[in-house]
Amino acid sequence: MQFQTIKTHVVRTVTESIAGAGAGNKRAAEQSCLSLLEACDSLTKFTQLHARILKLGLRNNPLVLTKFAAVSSELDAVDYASSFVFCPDADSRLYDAFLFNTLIRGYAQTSSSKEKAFLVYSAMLRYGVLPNKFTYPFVLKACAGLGSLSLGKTVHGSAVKFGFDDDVHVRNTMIHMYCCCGGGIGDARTMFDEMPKWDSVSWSAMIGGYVRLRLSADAVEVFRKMQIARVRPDEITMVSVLSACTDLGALELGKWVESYVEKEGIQRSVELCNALIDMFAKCGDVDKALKLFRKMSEKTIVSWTSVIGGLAMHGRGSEAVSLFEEMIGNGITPDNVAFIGLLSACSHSGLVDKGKGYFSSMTKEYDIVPKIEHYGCMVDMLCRAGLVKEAMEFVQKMPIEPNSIILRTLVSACRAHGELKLGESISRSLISNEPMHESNYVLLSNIYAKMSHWEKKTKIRETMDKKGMKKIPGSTMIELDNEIYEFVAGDKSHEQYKEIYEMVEEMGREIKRAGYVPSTSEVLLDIDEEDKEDALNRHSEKLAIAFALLNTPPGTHIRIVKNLRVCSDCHSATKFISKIYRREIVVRDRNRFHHFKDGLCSCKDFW
DNA sequence: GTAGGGTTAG
Repeated sequence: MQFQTIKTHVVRTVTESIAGAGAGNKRAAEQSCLSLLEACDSLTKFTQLHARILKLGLRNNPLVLTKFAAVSSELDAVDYASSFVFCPDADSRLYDAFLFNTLIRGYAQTSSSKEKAFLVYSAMLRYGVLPNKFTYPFVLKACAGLGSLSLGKTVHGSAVKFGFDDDVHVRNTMIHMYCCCGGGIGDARTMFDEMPKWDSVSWSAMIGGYVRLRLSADAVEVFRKMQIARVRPDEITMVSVLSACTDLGALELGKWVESYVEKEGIQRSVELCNALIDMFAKCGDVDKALKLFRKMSEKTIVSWTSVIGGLAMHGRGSEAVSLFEEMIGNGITPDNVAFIGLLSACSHSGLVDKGKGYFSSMTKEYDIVPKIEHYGCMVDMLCRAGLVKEAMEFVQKMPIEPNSIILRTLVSACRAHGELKLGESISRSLISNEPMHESNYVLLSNIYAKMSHWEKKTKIRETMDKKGMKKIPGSTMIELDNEIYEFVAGDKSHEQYKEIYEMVEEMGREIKRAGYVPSTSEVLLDIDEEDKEDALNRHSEKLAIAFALLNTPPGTHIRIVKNLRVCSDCHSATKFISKIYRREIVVRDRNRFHHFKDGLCSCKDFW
């Protein structure tokens, strides 16, 4: 029946019932009201009608309310429904598990009111309504979203009490919940290990959990166990495995995943293709990512954003910009993430004017309020271009407080462009705000090095020691014959270490002859110049490159992944190495890619 | 009548 027809029918029936007809008529009226409410397609329509129905003295029906909330899944609708469901004159005899589940699901799906899912869950228990097997996945999802381990444990206990912890859906959601709560990964693993049997969802939940915490090597290990257990992975499992490859920079493993998907006939969902694009781009083969992107028949904003961000990381800013324009031409409205990719493309390629234009179009044309990350991109862009003063002014005019990432960007730029006094003062305030953040000290120390204030520099080292601060160890990974090797500075754990150090020595001699000068002022330790050079030579990047030179045939490209930003000394040394040893060297650092070839780097020394 | 795991930035 059409909405209007029902409406006419209801008004007539209701009028008759009000005119004093019997109880049968009233029930018929109520029935019609339900149909009418169910036919509503907006919250406004729904609330207006509902108010009218209540005014006519008809019974409030919580079920209809919750059904509407479930269909619309808007927070307002869920709030509206629960306010009437729990109003004092509501007929609580109509409450059942389905009704509560619907409300809990409604709240669990919202981004801002997940805690209300618990209020409804507690109300459910208070009214003496028993939860059923559908209740826990909803409640646990809300726990996962809130990330509260203690809450999660309480709900876990409750599920055990009512005997639903044996249900495979409940257990899998429980693993997912523990993975999402800070400090819960151990509980997740214990539960996972103790499960009597696993399906692909259990494995995916565990793998995804490790990936979320960036414990990617663990994720890969669990995936290998999954294969030994002979559980067939599906496209969702493979998305997580690909994320792990992306994080590790493991191109070979990523390629293997692609062929595995092909061989096993796993469905290439849009999400899987997006994950493949991201993996290829971030593992160094952005052309392959582009090719895959072009072949996709259905693209989402994530596909576009992944490939735009990928090009940005490789310093191919103008291509990223044209893809952004193409995306708009295809009728896709950019979101705030797409703008981050675009702005970082402009930043990494020195497209300052373009970047400024896009930044203002965000608000003017697309009605997106810039977030701190967008401001961060702008500051980064100005700093890379050497416009330190303009960057300072920009920060002062920003409507939000700059975060420490932005301030650190400013300090680096101050150091690079000789604004040492300014850099020192920003750096000092950073240290007083975040006294345990190592990089704040490193920045200040580098500024003092540039000012030749050696005593002050030494003092910083002492302060750090006194505070017992741990340095985040820089590490470099390299993939060789399906194995991933990791190096830290001064690493001697590798069986080839003697040859590696000899190779590093040799590399040093060769590149010095070609004009390389070690930048010893980067070294934080208070040691003499010769030892500083030695310290630079032990950097993990250089060890990994030496390892690659030793173990790969001449001419092979070398791909390495560094967990932090590449240091300026290694950057300069790698340029020389690429020329002398005739190798293309692709370095992925924390922020972007550097393609070294013939003594030059694709970042054009913007970094 | 209601259920579980996934992709983009910084």
